[in-house]
Amino acid sequence: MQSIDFYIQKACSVVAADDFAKQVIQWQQVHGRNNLPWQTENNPYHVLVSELMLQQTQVQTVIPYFNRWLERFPDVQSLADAPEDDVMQLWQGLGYYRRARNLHAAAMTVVEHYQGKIPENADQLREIPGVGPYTVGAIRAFAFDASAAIVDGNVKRLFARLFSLPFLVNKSSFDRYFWALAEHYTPQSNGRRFAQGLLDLGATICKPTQPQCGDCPFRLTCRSYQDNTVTDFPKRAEKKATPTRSGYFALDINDAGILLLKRGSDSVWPNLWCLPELEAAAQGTPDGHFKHTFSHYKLHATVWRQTLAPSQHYRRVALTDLDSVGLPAPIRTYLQQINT
DNA sequence: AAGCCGGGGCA
DNA sequence: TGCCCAGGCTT
Repeated sequence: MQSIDFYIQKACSVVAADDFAKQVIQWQQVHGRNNLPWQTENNPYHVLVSELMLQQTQVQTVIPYFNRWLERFPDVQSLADAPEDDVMQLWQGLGYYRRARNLHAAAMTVVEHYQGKIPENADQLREIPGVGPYTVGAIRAFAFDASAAIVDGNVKRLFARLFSLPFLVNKSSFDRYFWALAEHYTPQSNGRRFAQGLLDLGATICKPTQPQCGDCPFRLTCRSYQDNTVTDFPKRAEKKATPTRSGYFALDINDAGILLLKRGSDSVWPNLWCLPELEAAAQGTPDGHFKHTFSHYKLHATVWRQTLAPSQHYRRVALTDLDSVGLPAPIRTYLQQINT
C-alpha cells in the first residue's frame, strides 16, 4: 500500500480540491435533498437526533421516527428529563438500541455540561455519548455550517469510484486514507452544503447498485467511469459466514396478559422488554418457533408455555396493550400471531 | 484490529 | 438469500 500523500496526489490528478467542492456545492443546490425534516431549521438538537438515528439506517426509515421523536421530545431538556422506558419505546423498531440510550445520555450530558446547548467544538462533541468521528463532522457541518470533513459509507463509495481507490471499505484500517482525502477536499466555506452534497451524491447518483452515472456531475472526470469499472468499486473484503445460534424463550400467559422481563443493557435488544429467555431447551412440546437474522448471526428461537415463579422483575402486559411496550420486532410479531 | 449491535429495502 | 445503509463502542 502506498502512502497517504500518494493517494492525495492521485486524487488531485482527477480533480482539484477547489473544483470538486465548487461542483458538489452547485450540484447540491439544484439536485440535492433540501427539505428533509431535520433540515428545516438547522437546529443543532434536530441534527443530533437525526444523526444518531441515521447511523446505519436509511433516510426513508428514519423520517417517521424523527417526526414522532420531536413531538414527544421537542428539545434537549425534555429528552434529558424523560424516563428511559419512554425513550426505548419511541425507538422500538429502529434497531441498534444502544443508540437510543446514547441519545438519552447525550441529552443529559448537554444539559449538565453545556447549559442545554449543543457545542460546536469538535473535542467537546466527541465526548458526547454516541458521537464518533463521523457524527462530529456531521453536527459541525449541518448544525453550524462549519468547514468539517465527514466520512461515511456514501463518501467512501464516492471517493473509491471517483479515484479508483483500492481501499477495502469494510476494513477499518483504511479509514485514515478516506479521512485524509475528505479533509483535503473539504472547502473553507459552505461546509453545510458541501457535506450534504457528498451524502446526496452517494444516495441518489453514486448508489451501491445501479449508479446513475449519466446524471453525475463528475462523469467526465470519474476514473472508474472513464475506465468502465464503476461496479468494481468500492473494493470490499470477503465477509465471514454468519453462524446460527439457538434461543429458548418462556411464554407465561394468562387472562391478565403475558409475562415480560426487561433485558440487560449489554445484551442483544438491550433494555427492551422481552419474553424471559431460558438457559436451555425446556421439556415438552414447544408452543412455537421463530427465526430472526441479526447482522452477525442467525437466531433460531423456540418458545415454550410455562408458569414462572413470581418475581418483582417481571411485568405482565395485556395482549391488547403490547404497543405501549418497547419490544423487539420479532417478539412483537410472534405475540401478535398468538393474539389472532 | 476485530467483534458486537437491528431492521428495512432491494435486487 | 445477500448486501447495503448519514457508525460507535468495547475489548
